[in-house]
Order: sequence, then C-alpha cells, then structure tokens
Amino acid sequence: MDLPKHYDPQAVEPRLYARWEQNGYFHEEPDPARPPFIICMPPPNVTARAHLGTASTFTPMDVLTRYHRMLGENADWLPGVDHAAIATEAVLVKELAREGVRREDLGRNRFVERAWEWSRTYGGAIDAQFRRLGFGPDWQRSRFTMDEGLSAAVVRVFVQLYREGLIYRGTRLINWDPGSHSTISDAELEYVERDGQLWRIRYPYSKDDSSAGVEIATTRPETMLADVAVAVHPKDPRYAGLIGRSVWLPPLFDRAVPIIADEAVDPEFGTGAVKVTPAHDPLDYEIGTRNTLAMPSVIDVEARITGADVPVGPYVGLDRFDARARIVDDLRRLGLLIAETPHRHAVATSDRSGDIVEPLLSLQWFVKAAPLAAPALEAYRSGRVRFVPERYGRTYEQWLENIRDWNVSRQIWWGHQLPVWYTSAGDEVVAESEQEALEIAQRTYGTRELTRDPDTLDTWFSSGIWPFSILGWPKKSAELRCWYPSQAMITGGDIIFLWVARMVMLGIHFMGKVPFPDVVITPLVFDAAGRKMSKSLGNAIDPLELAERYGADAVRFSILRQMRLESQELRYQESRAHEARNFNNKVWNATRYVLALPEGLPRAMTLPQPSSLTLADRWILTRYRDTIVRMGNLLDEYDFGNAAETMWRFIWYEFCDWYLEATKADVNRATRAPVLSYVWNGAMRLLHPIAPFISEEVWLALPHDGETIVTANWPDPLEVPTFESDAREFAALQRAVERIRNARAEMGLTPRDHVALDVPANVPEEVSALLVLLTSASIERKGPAGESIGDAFSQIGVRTPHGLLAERYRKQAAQLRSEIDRGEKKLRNEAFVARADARVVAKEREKLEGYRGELARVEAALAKLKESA
RNA sequence: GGGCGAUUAGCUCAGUUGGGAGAGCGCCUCCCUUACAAGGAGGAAGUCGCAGGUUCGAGUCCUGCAUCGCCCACCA
Repeated sequence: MDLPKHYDPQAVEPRLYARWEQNGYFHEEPDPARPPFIICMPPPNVTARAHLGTASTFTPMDVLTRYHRMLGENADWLPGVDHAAIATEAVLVKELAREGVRREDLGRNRFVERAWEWSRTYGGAIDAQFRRLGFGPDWQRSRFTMDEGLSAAVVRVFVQLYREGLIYRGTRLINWDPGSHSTISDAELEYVERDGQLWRIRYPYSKDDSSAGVEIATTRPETMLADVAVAVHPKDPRYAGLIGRSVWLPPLFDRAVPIIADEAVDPEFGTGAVKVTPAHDPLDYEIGTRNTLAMPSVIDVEARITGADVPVGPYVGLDRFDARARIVDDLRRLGLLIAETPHRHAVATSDRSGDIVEPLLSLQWFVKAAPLAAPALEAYRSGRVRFVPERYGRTYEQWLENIRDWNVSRQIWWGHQLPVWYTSAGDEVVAESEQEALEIAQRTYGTRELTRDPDTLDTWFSSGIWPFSILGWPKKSAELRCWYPSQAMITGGDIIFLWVARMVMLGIHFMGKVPFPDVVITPLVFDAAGRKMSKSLGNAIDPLELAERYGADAVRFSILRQMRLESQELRYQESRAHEARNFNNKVWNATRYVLALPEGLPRAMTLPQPSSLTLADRWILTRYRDTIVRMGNLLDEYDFGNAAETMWRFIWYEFCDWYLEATKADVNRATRAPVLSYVWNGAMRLLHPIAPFISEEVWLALPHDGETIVTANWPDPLEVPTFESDAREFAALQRAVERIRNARAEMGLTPRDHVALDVPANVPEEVSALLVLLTSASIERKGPAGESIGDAFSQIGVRTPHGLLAERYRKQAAQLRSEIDRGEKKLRNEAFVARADARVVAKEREKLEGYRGELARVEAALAKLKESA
C-alpha cells in the first residue's frame, strides 16, 4: 500500500459524501422495534449562509445522530428550511428596488411567485454548505415551511386555536417596524443603548400664562401631540394638590389634559410627572387602559405625523424625527423647554430591519398566551423539559411567567396568509379553505361576499409546530407515531423565546406531549480577543473557507474541541483548525504505519489469546475500553468538548505516542498486527461522529465489517478485555521512560547517544526491551532487585558523567527535602491527624515514607559519587 | 434596575465529592530515528481577579468587591 505522506481532505471528503448520500445511509424509515433518536433540525432561513455560529450549533446534531445511528437506534436527523418571511421579503423588496419597481407595482400574486422562485434558486445554498461540512441529515425528508403539507398544518393550527378561543382579533398596542412595514412580536425587539436627549417641558395651567405649570420629562416630544393626561405617583407630595387639575398641551394649546395619579409612575425619575400617550408607549397604554383614557394616534404606519384623530397643526405629514426637532424648537421659542440633557437609554429596535420600532395602536391578530404557557411551565417544573446548561431553564421559566399575548399577523406578503375572511359587514370568518369559509358565511351571516385578510402569519408561527408538522401532522403518519416526541433540541440561546418556548406550548397543546425532553443551548462564537464574531466587525471566520483549507473534519473537530458544557461562549481562531488538520494527518500516518506492517493485518478482527498479549497490548486494550466508556458518557451528556478532547488524547498521546512506538520492539511483534487492527478500527468508529470523513477513509482501508462506517456498530466496551494491573505497570514504565529522557536531555545528549541504564534484575525482559526502544538506551548492568516491580521501575537509573550527575542529585535532593518538609509539617499538625479522613492521613504518611526512602537513595548515590571522585 | 456566566501559565481552556497546580498552542533547546518536521524528545513559565470568612486543610464552599460578557425589564 502506497499512501501519500500527507492526508488530503479535499480529495477524500466530496467523494465520500457523495457515496453516503447516494447509498442513502442518512435515510431511515420509522421502526417501532428500535428506540428512536430524532433531532429536528432548526430550519435555517432560506436567506441564510452558514457561518461559524451555524457550524457550532449544527455540528453537535450531526455528532449525536451519527453516534445514535451507530448504537443501532432508529436515528434520523430531520432537515428543513424556513421561509423567513421578513428577511426574504426584505431581500426581494431590495432586489425590486434595484429594478425600479415597488412591491405594489408587481402585485401580490406576482410578488409571491417571485419569492418562490427566489427560494428555489437560492434556498439550497445552505444545504450545499451543510454537505460540505459533512452533515448527514435525512435529505430525502427535507421540508420547507411554505410547502403544501406544512402550510396545511399551519392553517389547521390557526383554525383550531381560533375555535378554542385562543386566537382573537383586537386593537392593541403593537410593535410597528417601519423598516419592514409590518408588526413584529415582542420577542423580536432588541433594546439598543443609544445616546439621546431628555427634555424637560412645562405644561402650563393656563394657555395664556406659560410661567406656571407642571414639568414633565420625555425623550420623545413628538408624541406630545397625542397626550391625553399627565400622570404622577399618587403618594408624591409634590403633586398631591394637583391631581384632578388640568394643564394645557403645548405647543398647540388646542386642548387641556387632566393630571391623574397612577402607581406606575416612578417619582424618582425626571420630574416625577409623566406625559401619557397611550397610543404610542407601552407604559402609557397601560395607564390609559387603567384610567379609561382616550387613545388618539398621531403617528401612522409610515412613521409620519397624522392628524386623523387629533389636530396636529403644522406638524402634519412630518417624519417622526423631523417632527421631534420642530416641536423642540417651537417649545424653546415658547419658553416651555426647561432643560435639555443628554440621556443614554435603551431604544426598542427591530432585530430584523434595525429600525426604531414605533408602538402603535392597531387592529391585529393575537394568540392568547397564558393558557398555552401554563402547561409549558408545568412541563419545565416537573422536569419533562430540561435545559443544558441548566441555567437556561430559568430564562425560559421567567419568560413564560411574564408572557404576553403573541401578535401573529404581519403586513407582508411572503408567508402563510391568514385563513381569515371578512363579510362586507366586517364579520370575521375563520376556516381551513375558501370553500369552508363560504359555507360558514352563508350559514352564519347569510352572505357569500367575502374578502380575505391580506395579512400573513409570523414566521415563528409555522416554526412553532415544526416538531410535528414535519412528521405529517395532522395526518396520523407512521413518522408521527414513532418519531414524536424527538429526543433532543439543539439550538442557540437567542431563540429560547422565539422558538423553543413556542414549540413546547404548541407541542403540548396539539400533541399532548412535550416535543423534546432535552434542550441543548450552544454557545455564541467569539474571536480569540473575546469579541462577538460578526461581519461588520470584520472578524467573522467562514467555516467553508476553513473547510477548503483544512478539511471539514478539521473544522468540526476544532469547533467541538472548544465547546465547554457550561460556557456561554466559544472562542475560536483559525489556528484551531490548523491544529486539527495536524491531528488528522497524525491519524493518517498512524494508518500508514499500521497498513505497512511487514506481516500484514489479519483479515478477521479477533484478538490473540490473552496469555499471549504483551504488556503494551494489555495497556492499550485497557485504555481503549476506558475510552469507549468515557466517550459514551460524554456524548450522552452533550459534553462535546470533552468528547473531542478524549479522542484527541487517546489517539495522539496514547495510541500513537506510546502503543505504536511500543509495537516496534521485538517482543511485541507477534501480537501487534491483530491488536493494532482491532484497536485502530474501534478508534475510528469512536472518532466517526466527530470527524466523519477521515474515520471512514481509514476504516475502509483497515480490515472491517460492512460497507460503511456510517452504519457500523459503536464499539461495545464489554467486548474489550481489560488488564488493570498490567495497565498500571505500563504506566510506571511510562514514568520511568520520561524520567530517563529528561535525564538524558539534561546531560545534553542527543537521542542517538546511547545511555547506559541500571536496571534492577527483577524488571521483566519484555519491559527492558521496551525501555531500550523508547529511550534508545542500552542496558549495561542490572542492579539489585527492587522489592516490587513498581519499586524496580523507580530504581531504573541513568549512568551519567560525575559532574552532571552530582548536580542532578543535588537538585533532586532539594526537591525531596521540600516535599518531606511539607509532609512532616502536615503530620505534626495534630488537628490534621485527628480530624482529616483516615485514608488521607495514611496516604500522606505513605507519601512521606516514599520521599524519605528516595531521599536516602539519592543521598547515598551522591555520597558514593563523592567517594569515587 | 434585576438575573446569570466568566476571571487559573503570554493565548485558549481543563481542574469531577475540599487533601501534593494541569493540557494544547506559543516560546527556548535538541533531533529530518525506516508512520508522520502538518513530526519526536526535553525545558522555562502561574501571589488560581481582589478582600474577608468557614475548615486541620480552599483554585474548589460562603460573603463582599472589581473587571469583562450574556439575558431580561414600561425610568418616560
């Protein structure tokens, strides 16, 4: 076999992936005879491209699916794509703008057609990227949130919730995103700290005398036009006498508003008096509702001043920010602007468009959240849904406790149109089809004149039913029976509210069961300097570029290796991929060594009789079995970082550095081929979920069973013989080797310069042979026998020139004396001896004895050295 | 304002139930030894953020503080 010296992932990865997919290794059919292992892929936006954060969230899903498939479970990773209503619409509107066309010019039908076309053309981009990274979801089952089946499920859910009274239409204060020209839900708000102004403004008692009045503080003077009251705290002594009086509303002075008392006012902030604008502020809306105040609007959907409800004078038609500037100027001129101070505050912005969100009163559709939230809370509190890391559960809990009704109607065209029709009289008809709507309208209202609601549903409405809609719900499919609920949900912490909580709520409501028992939250990706990775910062790393340079296995391995179970961040830099590439090369070259053994590898994977196994064989088998057990535990706990690290250490530092070297000794030659073949084959299977490509390439080159490692069996620890005491002996040998190498280096000898070793007589021949190999030393003389083998190991010594040796002994003696000193001090401490665990004390005594013995030996050696000098 | 996380070697991080401070990278020295220089061997390097407390004993438990970060929240 003639393999190149360097592993070339580019030559291997695409070839293997194509084979996997063609042979359908990722595909599964529901099989009630085996335990299911299902992961529903969080559907990436149709507009999305993979970045490092995507890679860090999706790689664990691939790892788990591959692991459970190898365990023989009915494992399937269900992929899909989200239509991403607002994001896609924004892309299209922009594209149209370049052609000089507005959405309205095109018309709804043609616009939606174009969105479909766009989705088909560009929507597959991330799938190709996933393939490049080695992800193996069941592509044959890929779904799109807008496809026929899912759309039908969405309609069914909407209609059922409506009929249960859990969806209603009403005028409420909603978040208006002027950028996307639509409402957005509370969960899509992002509060961004910005520098603004806080203006203190006097509302005079009399329209003719501006010198006396109540001073209020505001950051948004443009909303003054819609003020309906001034509110103070009921217990605020400054205003006690003023409650019930009224003040005139500047700058137009066309009406007076009352001074009212409300608990919500913070007397500490500003002047302790607040203007109340129910139509344009969430807190004011509450105050307005409590006090049954009028709710005029002065800002429209274009974020311009409108005079539809109240007079707005010269400000009509102005943009909200222009109006703000004009009003401030006018107040200043009127002498009513008392103060203007810089003020940093959190401004609600749309996390989609980035525009400042405008609270507006609007007639919209809402999901009644409380009845759905209660069971979702209970599911968490009873442990039927748990979070990893645990602390994210509290985030989920707090949100559900304070949940508000969910505004689900959007004023965009790309998405699921509401299954809602209106009669000319304004009666609403909710039905699964136009046909059904007409029948209901005829029956209930005696009309067949219906207009359909133009709004579409929030994207997260369809994502919320993802765990069962993709299984064919509402049809009673085999998939639904076998694969709901899934076994784990893996996603980013940023969508616990937007998505996870809603899946739990809707899953319980429609399926009667939580959609998944475990929610694994993956970390955010930062650069090495601790800055969030983002395009705008210019520190983003493209995982696909990394894959081109270092291979997909290296990308995956390096990401996983940086993951820490409890950490909310993952720091990454390109050098990590470089290291992982080196690791893969190590794997490759170890394979070259194994395949090039002159005696060849046995065809069958059977081990020699235990009695014929050498010390090194027994050690690596023992370590191999420990590694299998550990890997299983770590993957079961979602501890991907330690799992990756465990494979790294086992393969590089145990298998390659020690076992492989040991097989070069003559004493190991009889058994090495079967043991190498056995362990290396198993190691590749353990490695496969993490580095699917190289493990497959190597596994196929070794003696193996089956046509692919993808469906090979996960190693069974119970089938691996272990030899605990031999393993300990080998570990003692390792320490001896390290000691000798160290001594040699200190003497300034190169590996070619042979050193002479004093080896006690009772050190077995086999061990001596290993020693010689691992240290390129020769055994010149056998010293006196040690009491035990372990003792004998510690007595193996290097023959060294006098001066160097004396120096070394002195150093050693000094170190030992300090250890002895520490131990003695501890044992002189009566409290320690009396109160500490007896085993700890005994261990301490033992250590002290050991040190004393060693010191005696060293001192004797030193004395002898002096004598002979 | 509230909640949560982090702080250990120059960098990124381990340190399971309290009992002699660890790894990788980087750095320095030596070695192209017939799997691998994308490699091997060795080495230097830390007041475990600060201050208290509990304990025979604290990187580990408790309290406070500092710095960085994440999430939530109606200070207009």
